[in-house]
Amino acid sequence: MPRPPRMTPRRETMADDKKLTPRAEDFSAWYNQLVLRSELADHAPVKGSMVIRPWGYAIWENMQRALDDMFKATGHENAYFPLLIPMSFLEKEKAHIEGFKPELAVVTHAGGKELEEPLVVRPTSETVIMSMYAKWIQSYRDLPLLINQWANVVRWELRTRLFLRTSEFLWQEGHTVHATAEEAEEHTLRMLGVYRTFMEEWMAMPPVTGLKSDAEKFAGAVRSYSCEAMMQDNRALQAGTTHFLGQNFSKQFDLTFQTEEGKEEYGWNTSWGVSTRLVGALVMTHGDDQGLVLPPKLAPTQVIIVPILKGDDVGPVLAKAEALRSALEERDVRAKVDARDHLSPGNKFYEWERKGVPIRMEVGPKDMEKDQVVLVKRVRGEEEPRKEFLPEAEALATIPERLDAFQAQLLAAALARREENSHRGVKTIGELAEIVEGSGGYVYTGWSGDPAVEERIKEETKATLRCIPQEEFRSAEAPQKCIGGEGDATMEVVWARAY
RNA sequence: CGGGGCGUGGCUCAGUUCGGUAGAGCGCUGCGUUCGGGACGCAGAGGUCCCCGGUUCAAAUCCGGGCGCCCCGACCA
Repeated sequence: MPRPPRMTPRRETMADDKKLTPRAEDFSAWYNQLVLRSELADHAPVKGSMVIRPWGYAIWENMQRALDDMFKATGHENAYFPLLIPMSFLEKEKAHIEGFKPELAVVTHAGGKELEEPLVVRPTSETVIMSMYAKWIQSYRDLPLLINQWANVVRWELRTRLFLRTSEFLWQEGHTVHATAEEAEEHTLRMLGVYRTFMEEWMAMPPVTGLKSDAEKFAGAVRSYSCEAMMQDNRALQAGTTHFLGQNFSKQFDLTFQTEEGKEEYGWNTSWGVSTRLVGALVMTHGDDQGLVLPPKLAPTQVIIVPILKGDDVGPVLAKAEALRSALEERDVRAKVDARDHLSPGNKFYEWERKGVPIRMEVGPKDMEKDQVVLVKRVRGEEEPRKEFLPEAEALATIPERLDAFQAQLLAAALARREENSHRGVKTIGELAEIVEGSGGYVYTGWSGDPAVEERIKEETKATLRCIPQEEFRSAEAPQKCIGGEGDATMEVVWARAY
């Protein structure tokens, strides 16, 4: 038996063991170090795959819970479809297989023998799900069919980054069938709205939503829509997509139903997904040079209580810390006491700041004498005091609203940043290139719809057409001319360099 | 797959030019003093120097071959 190849773990350069590389110096190094040092994730033995560590997974679980509730509230049920899909299934939809072929992992051997037909490790599940739906749906009375699944998928990537692009990732994929095109398209937009709401209200990350160009749409879709979030380096991150699939898959899998009028028709499909990439988006939206910054609604721990243990009798302080924790728990605040006795308070402060906990509460002997506690917010404005000394009762009573305020503060900051880095009314490719190569950000221009212009801009500036924004994001004054220089603009579009 | 760089305690790296007892900082373990922003002292653990072969009295260091990883480019939730 051959020895397995030795796999050297990858490492990141850290000049100072204690500090992260500042964002301004090297954003990408900052990101990598933060993810590792905050214990969100680690590199796994197989290139491009990752381990999501407890702290990162707890964030994902909070995301899952919120999203799952929203899916249920819009009428969906969860189910589970298998990991392995016959190769022939993917090949049925021509654009689909063309799009995914380069990144498929294929199982060719099993049970000690070569398989008659190779099995694909799902890169997405449209095909296998449609094949099953075809069995289950007979009549318009069976529609709409609204199912979601939480699963892992594999897409063999050449260049990988923790959370942002790994060969295997966790996601949810919703797959629905509707009786009419209108209803399916409406549903596609409804789910786009659900994603947007989740990103704004839970992640404090305000995306620009819109329609994908044909060049950028999902392989097999008629139309794709996306949420484009702006990261702190002013690059765009596609954070969620929803697809109107038309009857493309239904036709290949013979998914038909009898209409009210008694005619046979192909079902109209949608699919939509968000992945653990959202954790990376969260990092790059709110993180600072100290580490992660978590919106309270997604923070596994919202308040970390650090007891100041000095002298011989630490019992009363620990008891007080525990009492505070349980008082917070009664107010539905996720609080935790860091009672470790081998670390100094300073060490704990840095650690929890690195992990992004929104509020720290300190309590020591001096506070107990005065019946007070110390509160420290993870991010504060220049005007705000570093530490707040508050009567215990007041601190406890106001923490829920402080968490809400912190959540709102993050959203406002992210929104302000997005707007500051949105450039409207840009008229030439030269101007676009200058912005993209300089500060970056979103560039709004007119477009004729000519794919040659899109291709040219991608070649020359590395910026891609992120989306044709939904109405509320469009400029007050609609652009008249196409950025390509020839022809009138038929729409306004957003360009940016993207992840 | 092209172009660059790198493989040495858990982590970051020095040592390689010019061969001669494997090192530092951080982390880890034990004891003590500490603890309100990364504490200190003492004692300790931890290494087939990526692998295989060659040269040599002697190889982390020189030579040959392999493997792996990182960064930049071509595909992408």
